[in-house]
Amino acid sequence: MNLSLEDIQQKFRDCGLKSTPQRTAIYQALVHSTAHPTAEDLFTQVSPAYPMLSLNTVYYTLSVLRTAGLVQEVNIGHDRARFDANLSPHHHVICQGCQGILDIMDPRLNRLTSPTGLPKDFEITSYQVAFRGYCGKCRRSRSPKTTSPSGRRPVTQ
Amino acid sequence: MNLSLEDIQQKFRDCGLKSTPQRTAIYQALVHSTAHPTAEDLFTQVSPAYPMLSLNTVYYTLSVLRTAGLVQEVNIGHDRARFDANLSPHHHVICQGCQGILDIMDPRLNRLTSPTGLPKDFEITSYQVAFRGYCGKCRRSRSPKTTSPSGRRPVTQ
DNA sequence: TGCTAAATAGGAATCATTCCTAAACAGGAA
DNA sequence: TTCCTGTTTAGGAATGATTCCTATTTAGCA
Repeated sequence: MNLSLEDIQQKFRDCGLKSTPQRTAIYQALVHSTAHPTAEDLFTQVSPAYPMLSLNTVYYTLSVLRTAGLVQEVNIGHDRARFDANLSPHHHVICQGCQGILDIMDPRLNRLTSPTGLPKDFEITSYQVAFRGYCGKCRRSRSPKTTSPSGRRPVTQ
Repeated sequence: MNLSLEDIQQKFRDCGLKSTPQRTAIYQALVHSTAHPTAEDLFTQVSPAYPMLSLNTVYYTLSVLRTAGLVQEVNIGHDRARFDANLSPHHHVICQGCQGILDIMDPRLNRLTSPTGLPKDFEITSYQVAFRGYCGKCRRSRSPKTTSPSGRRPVTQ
């Protein structure tokens, strides 16, 4: 995704958010990334241009943007939060070796029907599929013995 | 699921794990729960019977059981880890109000095919669907205005 | 019954995240 | 344009889940 500075400032205005240099830089870094960065990743990326930037500000900014609906938190593990400015319905593939995350836009995955066994009064508002496995790089760096252990359940069975 | 003490001790032996009273109690509590408890939940539940039990031991035990493949970590958010002794393929429904988790065993969800747009050398080993929404109780306790906002994307569209 | 490696308990350390607060600032009002 | 006010920022401290470290205890085998 490619957003100009003006686009970003317009988005902020639309959401009733003040547009500050730090906020703009943080959001821009997130929009231009496909790596689902952590707060600290964004801090590291934006810091050089804003040496006084505080990690606090990154956390605060992300919480504001999330509340405004401009970013979403991607909860891959319970360790640290990762963020995504891609708001179109999509799913994720997670490499269990390097913890990398890829977006999956397969439209078939957006047509799942309500599951059976759901309490009648439960209202589902969204869902996401998380695929796990190993990327090519991590597969190659693992011992050959473990590249295809019998214990793994293939995705198409 | 209902496992006798002997069943549990057999499972431990099969995995080459020593069977101690604490370990047995922790695993038993997890097996008998459908609430996907946190380490602290388990600690609270088992503590009365073992007043000397350390929260450390719960963490250590859970990591051992996870390595042995007897329990899995359910990563709902990045806040704290929740655990599940249900190892059959299943998916989850998460209430965004009370953070409750329900198991979904719908077999149709186990037949998803590999998504498009996946790098050719990525090997998927498993996947899980996480449905999010609000349980009946939380829906009723929310203001009527917000029970069905237009912004929500229905699961069957 | 003894031995030994694994398990336990307790305290301290770590680390992501949040809380608190004073100073700086964006954006509307005058 | 200038001023005002509520928001934003930065820095430090606090929180809380989890891990690390270590001495003691214990399960399971010889």
